[in-house]
Amino acid sequence: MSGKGMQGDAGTEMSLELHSVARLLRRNFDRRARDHGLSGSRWQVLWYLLRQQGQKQSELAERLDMAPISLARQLDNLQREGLVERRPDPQDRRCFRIYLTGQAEPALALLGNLAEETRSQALDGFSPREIRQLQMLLERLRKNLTREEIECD
Amino acid sequence: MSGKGMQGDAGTEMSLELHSVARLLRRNFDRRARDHGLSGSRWQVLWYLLRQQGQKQSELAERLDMAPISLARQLDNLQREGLVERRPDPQDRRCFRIYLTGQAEPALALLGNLAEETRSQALDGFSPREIRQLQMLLERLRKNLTREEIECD
DNA sequence: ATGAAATAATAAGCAGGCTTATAATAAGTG
DNA sequence: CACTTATTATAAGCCTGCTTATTATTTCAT
Repeated sequence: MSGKGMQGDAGTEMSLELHSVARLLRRNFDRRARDHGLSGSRWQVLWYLLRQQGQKQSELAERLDMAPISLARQLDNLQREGLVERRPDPQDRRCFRIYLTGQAEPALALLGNLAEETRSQALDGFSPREIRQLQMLLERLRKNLTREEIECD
Repeated sequence: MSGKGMQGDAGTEMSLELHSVARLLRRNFDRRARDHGLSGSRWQVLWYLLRQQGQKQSELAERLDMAPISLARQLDNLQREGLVERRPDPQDRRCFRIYLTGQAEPALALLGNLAEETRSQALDGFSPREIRQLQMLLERLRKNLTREEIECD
């Protein structure tokens, strides 16, 4: 085996590279954030909430490409620290609507700055056009993979 | 905050997207491999070993962008399953050299096929040129992040 | 209305990554 | 040679994600 072909190999390289870069990004950011007592996963949740509050947990989980249970545990922590709150939905007693609290603001500001540092490090030498290019390629990847998840195989 | 600027936001989007895609890729592959009793992290280790055997654990860990201890645990499992072996280095009694065993071959062949499936799904509609483009962008990201890790801040 | 199927959130338990700390060995220095 | 420092692998313990059940509620069909 392993002599499968050139295109396959290019794809494999790309997958591994992507994985590796994702881990490096996370690690870089985590290192910065740890000194302030906040981790990368919290950051991601807060960031998405900032853009749209009042979502159900299941909606938010889907946006984050995350299993609902994984999000639930994150929210437990964030809630315990007073950064978010679960408000019961008057229409549907099964679900909660998630909101940021006032306490979250300074944390968000701080995290925004830290993320900026990581980003500028990672994207050093990239033109805005290249960033957009990368983003578009990634979006297409994501669509392909998401489609697969829904329609099954 | 959050009104920081357009470039920063583009970078943030890109980071989140990258993270999300990496997770989707892993999940997709894991689902395929689980039925055969092998997981994605094992696959990655075996793949790198295939390209160069006889490395020290620390060398291999660095190639994988992985903490040495994390690799050690993976190797424990792989060794227990008879897919790799640790041979003591005659020059340096502290370290082991890692080799694939004959038993690993069918597993590698199988995993190669599964990975091919995930790849073709993910890269559906991508031209070879676009794949190369993506790979190059990712490589530059990785270099930026790795440089940072070594030279520190 | 009432029972069956779907949906929201959660619990339990596992996998894989990381940090920090330790033991053994090498390597460098007086 | 003796001592300090660096390196290799590992152990302990945490964080976060996932799969697979469970419980409460809603929705749908009868």
